[in-house]
Amino acid sequence: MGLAKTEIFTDLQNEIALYAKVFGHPARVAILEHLFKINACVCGDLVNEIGLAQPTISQHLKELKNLGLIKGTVEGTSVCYCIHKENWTQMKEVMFKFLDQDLPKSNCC
Amino acid sequence: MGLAKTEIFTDLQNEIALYAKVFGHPARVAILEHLFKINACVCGDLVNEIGLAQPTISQHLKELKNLGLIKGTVEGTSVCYCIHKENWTQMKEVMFKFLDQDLPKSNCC
DNA sequence: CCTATTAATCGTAATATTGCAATATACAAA
DNA sequence: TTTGTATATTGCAATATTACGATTAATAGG
Repeated sequence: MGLAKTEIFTDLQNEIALYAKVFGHPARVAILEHLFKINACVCGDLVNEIGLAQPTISQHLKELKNLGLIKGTVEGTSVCYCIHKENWTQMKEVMFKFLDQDLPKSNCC
Repeated sequence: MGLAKTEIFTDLQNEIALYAKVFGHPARVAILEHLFKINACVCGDLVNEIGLAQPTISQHLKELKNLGLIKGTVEGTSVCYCIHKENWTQMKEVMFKFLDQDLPKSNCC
């Protein structure tokens, strides 16, 4: 199949999975880390920064954009990318709640 | 290809991606949430709890176990699962650091 | 030993992902 | 208009993932 049965899970579970999936590739992690490090817009040097071909980077950027985690604004012939602050904060809340659940006190096994 | 070029990324980037990948499926999110909710060991009722076939659940559990996020201890004919507290805490630190990076103050785009 | 129960593994079909060459698009500068 | 530059899209090959039926292990209780 290769197809997740999303209909049997809650919206929140699917949302968490979607966010996590996009972080599930080191190239996208690297892109995001670079955007954070530069702390501003980045115009196209991502292809040089990360060692993947231009179409591949473009594809990863698209996935990040589709989830709303980054923004891209056209600037002449190039496109400037940066973190979408509001959406990132919102995503962070969802992921934190999932990751930060209370661990059982008892040592069960 | 379908094969990530892990060798061109840092160990940390690959580690983050591996953790995120395992959370990138709603079934595994649901399994973990159930383990947190029960707050103790769970003996095999995951198949009933989540609406997937037994081999499918078993496969998802294996992936969670491979990453060390859960433990499974044999108890007679059944197996009891629970969160691996130490490893979960360690994973949380890694993911928090990634998710909680400082957002740029300036509005770039 | 035999049988039932539970969970893991195997095999396989359907689908998704990754990466890139080739190409297309969009715009700036000459 | 033409040329160059930057990015997006298309198409495809290789591989990965998801799901499950069938089967296999492992153990408990007769």
